[in-house]
Amino acid sequence: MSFRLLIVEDSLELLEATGDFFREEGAGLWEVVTASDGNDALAKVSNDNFDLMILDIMLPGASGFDICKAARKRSDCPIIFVTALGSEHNILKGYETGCDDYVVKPFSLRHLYAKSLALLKRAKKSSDGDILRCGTISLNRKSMLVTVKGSEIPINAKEYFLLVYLLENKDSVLTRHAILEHVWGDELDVNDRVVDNTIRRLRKSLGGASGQIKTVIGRGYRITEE
Amino acid sequence: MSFRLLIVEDSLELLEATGDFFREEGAGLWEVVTASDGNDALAKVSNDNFDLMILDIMLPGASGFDICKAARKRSDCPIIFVTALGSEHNILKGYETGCDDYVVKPFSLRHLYAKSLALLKRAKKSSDGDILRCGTISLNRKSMLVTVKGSEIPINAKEYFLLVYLLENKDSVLTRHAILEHVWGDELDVNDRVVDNTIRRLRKSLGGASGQIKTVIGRGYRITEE
DNA sequence: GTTGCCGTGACATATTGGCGACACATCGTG
DNA sequence: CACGATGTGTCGCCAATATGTCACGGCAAC
Repeated sequence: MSFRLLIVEDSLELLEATGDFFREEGAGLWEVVTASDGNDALAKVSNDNFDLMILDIMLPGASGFDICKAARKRSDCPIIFVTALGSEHNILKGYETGCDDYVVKPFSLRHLYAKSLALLKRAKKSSDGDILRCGTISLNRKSMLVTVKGSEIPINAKEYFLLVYLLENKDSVLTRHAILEHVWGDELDVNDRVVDNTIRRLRKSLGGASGQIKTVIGRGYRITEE
Repeated sequence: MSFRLLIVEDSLELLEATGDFFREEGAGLWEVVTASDGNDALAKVSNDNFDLMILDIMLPGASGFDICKAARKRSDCPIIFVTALGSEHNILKGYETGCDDYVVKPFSLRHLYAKSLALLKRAKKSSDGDILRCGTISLNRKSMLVTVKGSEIPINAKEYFLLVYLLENKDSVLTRHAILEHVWGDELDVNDRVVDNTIRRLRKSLGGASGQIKTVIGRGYRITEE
C-alpha cells in the first residue's frame, strides 16, 4: 500500500531533495509526483488523486494558494504549504484557503516528514477507497482478496460482503437488522440466525484476527482495530 | 456545540492570554480548561474528555511528553505542543509521542488558533460528532461505547438505551412513564419498577459517575453535569 | 404512626448468541 | 448425468447473560 504525494516547488534542488527524502525514509510508502510550476501542478491536481500535497506558494504560473483552492474543490487530502513567505498575513491566508499546515523555509526535512505522517494518520480514514484496513485485516475491493497479517486467506462470498460492511463501518455497532438489509438485501425470508452463523464462519476464516469482531450483546456486531 | 480545550502551560501569563484568545475569538465555540503543572494536567486528562489539547513540554511535575502519552492511551484528540524546546530532536520526539503539531515559542496566537481549527476540522471528520457528553460520562452512538472519566465501562442494552434517553434530555426530568415509552416501547406488560431497577443497574455500571443521575421524587429521573 | 416513594438484594425467567450438525442448492468435472 | 466439493440457510441445544419481578426496608412528609 502506498500513498500518493504531490510536491510542488520551483527550486529544482529542493524539489528533488524533498522527494528523495520521502522516498528513502518511507521505503516504498510514498509514490512521489512532482511539479515545478503552477500550471503543471494545477493540471496534476485536477487529473489525479493524492493523499498528501506539499505546496510552495510562490511559483511560476499559478500560485500555491490557487492550487490549494483548486484541490479543495475536489479533494479533502491534507495540504501543507512550504514557503519563504512567513508573514502572519500569509500564514493566515494559507489557513483560510483550507490548508492543514504551514511551514516556513528554511525547514527541516525530517520535521516536515514527521508532520506529514501525523497529518496522513489523521486523514487516512477518508483517503483510501479500494483498500479497507483494520488492525491486521486488509481487504482489497478490486481483487476481493482478504489478508490477515499480510497473508491471504480464503473467504466465502457472504462472509466477504459481511466483512466489507463491517469494515466500512469500523467501530460502529451494526444491528442484525442492518446487517441483514445490507448483506442479504432482498432475500426476504431469512432467519436471524444466519447473521450469527456467518459471523461465526467469518471469525473462523479470519483465524488470528477473529477477535477483532466484537459481539455487542443485545445490539449487534462491531469490528475494531484490535 | 462547543469544543473542550485543554491548555497546559506553566507561565500563568501565557496560559491566561491563550485561554482568553480562544474564548474571545471563538465566541463560545470553546470551553477552555487549564492546568499549570504536569500532575494537575495528568489528572485532568484522565478524568475528562477533550477535543483538543495544547501542551507545554517543560512543566513542574510531569512533562508535556508524559501528558501526551497518557492522553493517547485513551483519546485520539488532536494534540499540539507549544514550547521553547525547538531543537530537531525534541520536535521529532514530540511527533513520536503522537502529537499532531509542534509550535516553537515565541509564536503567534492567531497562527496557533488557525492551526487548531484546521486540526479540529480534520479530527472531527474522521471521528464523529455522534458523542453525547455529560460531566464525566461520554457516550458514542456509533460504537455504542460508554466511558466514565475516559475509561470504557461495560453496559447492558437496556441500560444503554436508558442512558441515551437521559443524555438526550440532559437536565430534564423524565417521568417513569416517558422512560417506559421510549426505552421499552411496545413491550406492554412491564412493571413500573423495571425503571427503578434499570436505573439502579445503570448507576452501578456508571460507578463514580452514578451521582449524576438524580432521583426527582414523585416525578422521575434526571441526568446532570454533576 | 402512617403513607407514599424509592433503593436494594435476591431470585426466576427470558433472551441472546455460540456452536455443531444437517439439508439443500449450486457448480464444475469426468 | 452422476458425482463430490463447496457454500449457505436452518435447526436445536446450551451456557451465559440480561432482565423482569418481588419482598423488604429506609426515609421523608404529614
